[in-house]
Amino acid sequence: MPDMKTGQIDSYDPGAVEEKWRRRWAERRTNTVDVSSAARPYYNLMMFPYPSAEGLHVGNVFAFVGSDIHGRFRRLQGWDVFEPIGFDAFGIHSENYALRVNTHPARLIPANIARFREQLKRTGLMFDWDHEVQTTDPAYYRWTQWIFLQLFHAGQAVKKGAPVNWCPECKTVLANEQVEDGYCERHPGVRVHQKFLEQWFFTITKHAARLLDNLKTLDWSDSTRLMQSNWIGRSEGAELLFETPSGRPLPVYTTRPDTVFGATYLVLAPEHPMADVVTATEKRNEVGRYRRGAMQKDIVSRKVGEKEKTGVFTGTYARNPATGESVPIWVADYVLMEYGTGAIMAVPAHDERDFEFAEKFGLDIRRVVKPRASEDETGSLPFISWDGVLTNSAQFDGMGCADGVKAITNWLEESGLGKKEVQYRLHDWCISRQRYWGPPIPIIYCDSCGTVPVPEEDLPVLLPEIDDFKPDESGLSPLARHKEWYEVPCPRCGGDGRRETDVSDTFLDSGWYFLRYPSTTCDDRPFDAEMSRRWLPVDSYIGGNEHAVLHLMYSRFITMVLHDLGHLDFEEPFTRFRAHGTIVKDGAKMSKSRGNVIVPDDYISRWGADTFRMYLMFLGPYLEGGDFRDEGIAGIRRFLDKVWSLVRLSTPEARSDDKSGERKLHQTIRKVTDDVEGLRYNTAIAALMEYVNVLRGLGSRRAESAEGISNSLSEPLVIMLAPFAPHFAEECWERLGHDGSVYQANWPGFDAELALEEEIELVVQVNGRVRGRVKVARGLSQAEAVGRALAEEAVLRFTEGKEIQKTIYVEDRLVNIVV
RNA sequence: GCCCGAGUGGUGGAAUUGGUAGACGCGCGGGACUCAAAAUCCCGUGGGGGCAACCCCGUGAGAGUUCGAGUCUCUCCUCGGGCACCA
Repeated sequence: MPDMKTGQIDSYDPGAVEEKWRRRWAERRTNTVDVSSAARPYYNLMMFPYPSAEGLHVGNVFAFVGSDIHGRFRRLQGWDVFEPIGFDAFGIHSENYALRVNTHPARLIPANIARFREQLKRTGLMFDWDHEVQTTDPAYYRWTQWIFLQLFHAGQAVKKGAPVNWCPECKTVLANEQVEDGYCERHPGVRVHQKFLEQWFFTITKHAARLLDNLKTLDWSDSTRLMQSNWIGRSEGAELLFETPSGRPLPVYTTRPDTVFGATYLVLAPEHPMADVVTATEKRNEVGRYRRGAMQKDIVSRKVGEKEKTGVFTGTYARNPATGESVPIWVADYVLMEYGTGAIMAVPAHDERDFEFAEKFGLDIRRVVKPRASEDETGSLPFISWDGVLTNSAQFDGMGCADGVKAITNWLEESGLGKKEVQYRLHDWCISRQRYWGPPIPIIYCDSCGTVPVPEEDLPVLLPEIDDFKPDESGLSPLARHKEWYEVPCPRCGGDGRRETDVSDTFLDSGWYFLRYPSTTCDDRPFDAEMSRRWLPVDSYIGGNEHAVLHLMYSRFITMVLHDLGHLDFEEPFTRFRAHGTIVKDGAKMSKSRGNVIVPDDYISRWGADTFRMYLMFLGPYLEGGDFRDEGIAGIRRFLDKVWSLVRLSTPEARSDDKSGERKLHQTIRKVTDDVEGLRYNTAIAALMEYVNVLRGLGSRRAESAEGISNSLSEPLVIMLAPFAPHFAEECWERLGHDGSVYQANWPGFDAELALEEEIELVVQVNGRVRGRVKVARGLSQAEAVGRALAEEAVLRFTEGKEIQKTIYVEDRLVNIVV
């Protein structure tokens, strides 16, 4: 249709529309919320990105857009939505890249961030750039260091010597989480070694029970909660005491105290401090050699590779607390020092690992559980089951396993040889990194005062700009090569002091950024009490499940500690969390090494951000993701073109005596509202398409009679489209005669009455097979419905001459006649 | 090995949670418009049979429960994710 004034064909031009609205949003500050006065605050958080040199790929865009749609939806529902963004630019990723291209990270990061910012803005995300956070900014990491100090003062940041994972390629300590099957996650094929170093740990294990229990109260994706729960790894059992010749009893942890009568030997981890003590003199050399060997092994050979059991007899015996018998004490590396007490009672008849070990070394195997059904005690060993009956267990014979656990634990407890015990797999969080690109840990060592925290008023401890930031074999941070930096007076006595030269883990940076966003203008405290009360905890948090364990666990932990210390009045940071799906390409995750990374820029240039946003959302369920193909993108563009022409056809005066448009409108509002609420964006878009198809049917009829589409039908459409295609919706809104932003409008409400169909199609089945359909009024009685059904010729063919056994009626849906 | 999740047309995916399988889109076939093409619009599109009205088959495989199963139960296969010598 030619434009009245210019005579031009006025078709939808995404480039022009998007540029116009980006400019308007900036001028009118449309995306900014007044954080100190918002009446209905809603904190819509998206995991902030690490600004890689490659820029955003379509998987990132998919994730961001889904979160943005949620924020825009809430805003249209009348919330004051705060949607901040920032950059997580400290850490090993950035540093490794800097090393590779041989440029200082401080010079690389700004360019990367600039590129990300540009990409994010072009995508039409509703971010409030006034509250941007960068973890590498001293004004930010000052408070990261402050958090370390709070934990230190509370006794929750402790330094201890510990076996740590050492990657010979990264030349630094890795968190357990950065180790995959014994290999470095960043260097596939490089085996991680154990190294003993003094490291700073946060005592997250003290909070294991609470971190687990609170999970029940959180509205989180089930998959994420399950992974957290598995990671914490609670198990119930008992700690039992075995007396040793050294005079000291040896505690072991077991989940099967019911099998203690079958414990025929004992095993200590090679690192176990009692190993030396219990070893017989003549075995000293042999045991010492074995222990040293085991401790030096890399993780692959010890934990993953050769499952062949090895071990050595200490030459001494312990006393089984149940039988009173002497059982040999062994040292073997299949027992891990980190879990339980680092020592186990071995029950070879009922544990696979113990069985294998006993077979190899000729140790006693004694059955103490038999299958419930059979009387005889045959059947292959090891027999691993909770559904058995105790045997060879003195007065406990005949008891079921679960009862046995309680009875035997109580019995041993009476003689002081056992007690109920709960264990967690969670390990303390090692935050030390022997690296350069992170916030220095704010500690000074002094010969006379010991470990002295940097006074809060001296924060931040600035990371010095050094050129030789490459890590070396020393096991020390590059900062340890810079005397001029680490030599400082002791804050306590003024004598010679030496700074801690390790920096902290990136997960500490990202463990509290959401607390900072509302308070970015405060420079004298990490977060303002009033702002935190108004905005936190986070109402909606969306991110990838790759952070299901680490980032989310650490953020919860830090929040919990800050709460306990009185800095926050809530202990869980994220009320609702949803893990978005992943966009894959040809069935594989996008990654540079696979060479299947798709970047959004060309798509956005060619089709516009709105079309691309909608296309990504239409590709598959947001919470599940999908395979990226670009075949269907034109379909979305066609859809927007149709909306564009409907808007042109719209007029305030149009007659609306045809109920079908209104009915479809209210059905659509209901469906779209539900779907957007549940983050089912693909089906929400499909519903909008259906609605548009109906309106077009009306439109073509009315165009002939020179009538238009009523604004009352097209305005709700534009509003519902606004979260998905924001620039486009703004433009349409303006063309519908509105001055302000579409975001000043309200999300349409639906009227159940108006959505009801007058006539419904009743499905008629005979013996469960569809044989016909009848149009009927709503709310028929069963008798009426059956009557109508039996009047159908198609139905009669199958019922004639047969006796009707019964009929089933689902109101307004179907009738089933059973013959 | 253990714990989750998923297998539906040529294709991406729908299906009110036990009630019309294949919504919506892509692709494909046919038609309209055009000198022609593109764009756009209309019709069709799970497989098989029949001139047709219709009929049979069909949601990874096999069994079961039910008037009725993509949906619930059991066994198995394949793929994806998490954990893994955790006692």
